Amino acid sequence: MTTVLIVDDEGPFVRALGISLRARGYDVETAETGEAGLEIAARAHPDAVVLDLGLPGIGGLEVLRGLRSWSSAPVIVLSARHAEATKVEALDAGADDYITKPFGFDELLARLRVVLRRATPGLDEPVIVTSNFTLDLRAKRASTPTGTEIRLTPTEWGIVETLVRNPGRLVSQRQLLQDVWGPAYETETPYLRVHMAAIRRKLEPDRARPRYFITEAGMGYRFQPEQ
Amino acid sequence: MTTVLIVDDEGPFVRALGISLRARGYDVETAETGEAGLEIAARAHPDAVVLDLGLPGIGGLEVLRGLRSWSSAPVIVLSARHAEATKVEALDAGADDYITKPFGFDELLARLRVVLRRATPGLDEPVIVTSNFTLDLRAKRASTPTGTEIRLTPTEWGIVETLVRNPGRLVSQRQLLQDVWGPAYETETPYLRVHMAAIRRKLEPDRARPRYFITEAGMGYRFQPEQ
DNA sequence: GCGCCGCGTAGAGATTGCGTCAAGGCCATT
DNA sequence: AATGGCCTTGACGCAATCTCTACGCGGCGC
Repeated sequence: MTTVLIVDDEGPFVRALGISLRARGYDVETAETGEAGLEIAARAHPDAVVLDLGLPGIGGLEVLRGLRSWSSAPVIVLSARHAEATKVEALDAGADDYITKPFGFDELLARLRVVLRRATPGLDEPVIVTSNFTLDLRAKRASTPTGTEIRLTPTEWGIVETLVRNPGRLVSQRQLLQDVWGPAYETETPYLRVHMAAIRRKLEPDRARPRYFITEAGMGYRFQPEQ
Repeated sequence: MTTVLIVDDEGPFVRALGISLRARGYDVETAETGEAGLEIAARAHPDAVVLDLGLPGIGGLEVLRGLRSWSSAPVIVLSARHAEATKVEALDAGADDYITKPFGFDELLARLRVVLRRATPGLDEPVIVTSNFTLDLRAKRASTPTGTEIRLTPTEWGIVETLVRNPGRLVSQRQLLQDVWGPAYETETPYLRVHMAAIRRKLEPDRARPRYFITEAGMGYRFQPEQ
């Protein structure tokens, strides 16, 4: 399920957009101030954010920067301001798109699809095959080579996905905790240890000698594709 | 070097944009028809494409679809048409952005930076290759030329990274200690000696005669790239 | 030639980090 | 109200890593 966070202080607009998104199968969270937006983002880790630049209190740009300090989720900025310098500033601050009001919902939805398909790499090739298991990221299905299903819990999927989306690369414990649990859990390394053990029990042929999910002591974990 | 392909039939515009891009360090290829665009894309493998929708001959959308059949390079579509349905069509056909004319160069350049940073993350993280080892800083991975993995501990990575990020330059012991251990450890030069020995054991062909990690007595260490 | 200084090496001990297990709590489902 | 799945949390043993010390070597100045 894809979660979209809308941060905007115009109630009617937010409600209308929310309905549109939900009708298309997205999960929607909303916030009417920048502070609330950052808070909800930290709790719900949305897959994309629609952010109004003209917010009361802390401005849209601050929200964008706050978000970018830990999240790489795509952000679409909405604004009534047409000035080129403003656009460039927002885009360089980490926004993925900048749409000026007024605009059509269909365009916004299309642009949302664009940033979502770019932000989740490996979605075009979402099946990972090793000689011990097969992962279908899109279907969220794991199975043995013979086809028997392996059940992974939501947390285990979260960890496996971020590791598998960075094949061969080291993923720091910090990033794993941020991706799966949210920025407030950066230091909860014990969680990671427990769940890594569970993942290995299910996916490694010999959990004492991991072959796919490698520990790098003091740094993080690495998914090692076959060959 | 980042290569941008411009497909547009308005000569003066193409020339002006080309100059702007080259001035910013991009490599630029241009094509005035869709057919030529596809041909050049296949030959040059651009990192991004700026594509005019209103082309003579085969249309911009065809070019986009042709491109997407084999390439995932980001495409920014330019068009005079404001109709929402046209935008949605292009975006769903694989475009990463859709800009309506007239527009400012600064905005186009900013949007180009956006799609490039999404499409090629970590473009700036270098890979260091010598005839004795390979270092991939982004993946935090060291290996022999034959592909065997070399394991470096967190401290060793810290030292190697600061040395390798200053190729050929002397890095003082003080700076190394500060970077890796923190400012309170400025005087703990014995640590450095011990860990440099470990690094050489793993990365130098003959640790008695260091070739890559050179000691400058009384001053510091230097990473000597090959050649 | 002699002594000093800085460096490389080795190894023991301390520390940190990791894997494992099991108990307890929360939530949804029945 | 009871069950089962899942996540959190703490305790423990083990492995990896770092710290710290001792020693030997070589260059340099005297």
